[in-house]
Amino acid sequence: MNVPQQIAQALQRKLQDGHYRAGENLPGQRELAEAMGVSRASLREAISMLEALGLVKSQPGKGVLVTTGQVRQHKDIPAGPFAASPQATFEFRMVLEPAAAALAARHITPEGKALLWQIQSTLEDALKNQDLVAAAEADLAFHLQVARLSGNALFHQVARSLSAPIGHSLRLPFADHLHIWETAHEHQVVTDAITQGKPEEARLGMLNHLRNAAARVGLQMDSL
Amino acid sequence: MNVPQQIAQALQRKLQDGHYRAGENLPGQRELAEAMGVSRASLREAISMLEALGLVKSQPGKGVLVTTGQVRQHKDIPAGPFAASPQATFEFRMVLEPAAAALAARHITPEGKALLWQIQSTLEDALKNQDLVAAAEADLAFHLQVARLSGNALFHQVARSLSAPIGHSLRLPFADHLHIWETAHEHQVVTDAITQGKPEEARLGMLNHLRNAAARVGLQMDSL
DNA sequence: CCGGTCAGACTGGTCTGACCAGTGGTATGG
DNA sequence: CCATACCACTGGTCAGACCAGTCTGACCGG
Repeated sequence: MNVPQQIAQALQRKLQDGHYRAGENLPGQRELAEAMGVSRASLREAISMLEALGLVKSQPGKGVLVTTGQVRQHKDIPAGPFAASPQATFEFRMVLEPAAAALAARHITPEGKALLWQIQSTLEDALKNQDLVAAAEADLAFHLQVARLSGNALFHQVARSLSAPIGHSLRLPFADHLHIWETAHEHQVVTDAITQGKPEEARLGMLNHLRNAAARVGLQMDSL
Repeated sequence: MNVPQQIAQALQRKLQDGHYRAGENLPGQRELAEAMGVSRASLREAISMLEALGLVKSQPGKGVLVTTGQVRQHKDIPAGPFAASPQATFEFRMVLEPAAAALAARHITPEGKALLWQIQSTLEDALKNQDLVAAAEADLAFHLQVARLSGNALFHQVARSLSAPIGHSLRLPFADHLHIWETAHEHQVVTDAITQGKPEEARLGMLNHLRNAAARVGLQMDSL
């Protein structure tokens, strides 16, 4: 293999390892070339390739900027004053979670079923004991688990980063003693659909659950 | 713009014009460099970029072969996203972005229309000039702008955090000069739907675009 | 003490000229 | 007629030079 290609691969590996991180600069070309035991011309060819692929960006007089290399670690979405509105949160969840539920139903495993059932029983126990904090936790765990069972890391990742605002919007509905069992029933519908491998039912069940959950905190969500 | 990038563009134009055809060799590097008025080092950087994009293949002792442009698997320089597979990325985008487009169509403003049109014209200019890097940037900008115009900060935030893998999946399809205009046409459809306030058309247009974009990088996405 | 200025040490960008290692055509000798 | 040696190509790589921006820090005047 050509020297520039080898260098390009080596650099990609370092980008992947996090050895060089997005936003940082690579070492100077002269220094880097010497460190890797190649001429600057070859190093430059390697950098040109990486630039054509959009991994780095060369800036005259400044350096070679690492533009990417991995999914940016997005900070958790804040639940404080700058939080997204409950409206926006539900709007977003009503897009994401029904799809995740449908995906989960497509390739559910025995292990996945067990996890869902376990969460469901935890939720029901909490409700029986009037333990609203534990119930809210189980509710959140359910949504995270569905995202995880989608089999797509991105759903899980985004759901995790949303857990703060989700948790916030979860606590309120449980305050209403009249409806605390509705959540469990709706979860049950989704869990059944997923464990029985019925994507469309899972999608609709989750959509319905989110719509109702929004209603329980006083939000009327338009159909999307 | 850098000399190697200019040269790379000029060569791409000649490739598209049929000035150099698949299966043929480019003129010798020394001859070509002199003909284009640059040093061989710069010419070589340009060729490295084209090779990273899969347009040509350098063969020591023989010459620089013009490839068909249809070859998808670049094993030499794996350009694959690092964290999420292309499959997962498109799966996720096909959930998120059609919804964002529909939302954007619901409350589009004159400013929003202007932004979308501007991005569209930037993309078309880039394609006319064979500036694939600029085209990929405009493509990314389009998707980010649609997420922003959804009016829901969460869509925008998540789209931004995905820009790295999205950017990856954008760059390669542009290497295929047979299909570069398809992207612009599909964007046009979505832009029209959004600016005319037609949510359902916007959703379908975006879904169609993503499905085609996936196909252009060799992925067949099941309907979700 | 503060603020502007200028020199110098960086950065990447480009070019030149050289040499190496394969490839392929061609002329030469058997 | 064929095999071989040669040579003119090809791309691959390197070292070194110079240019043009950018940033930093020392310096000087207010």
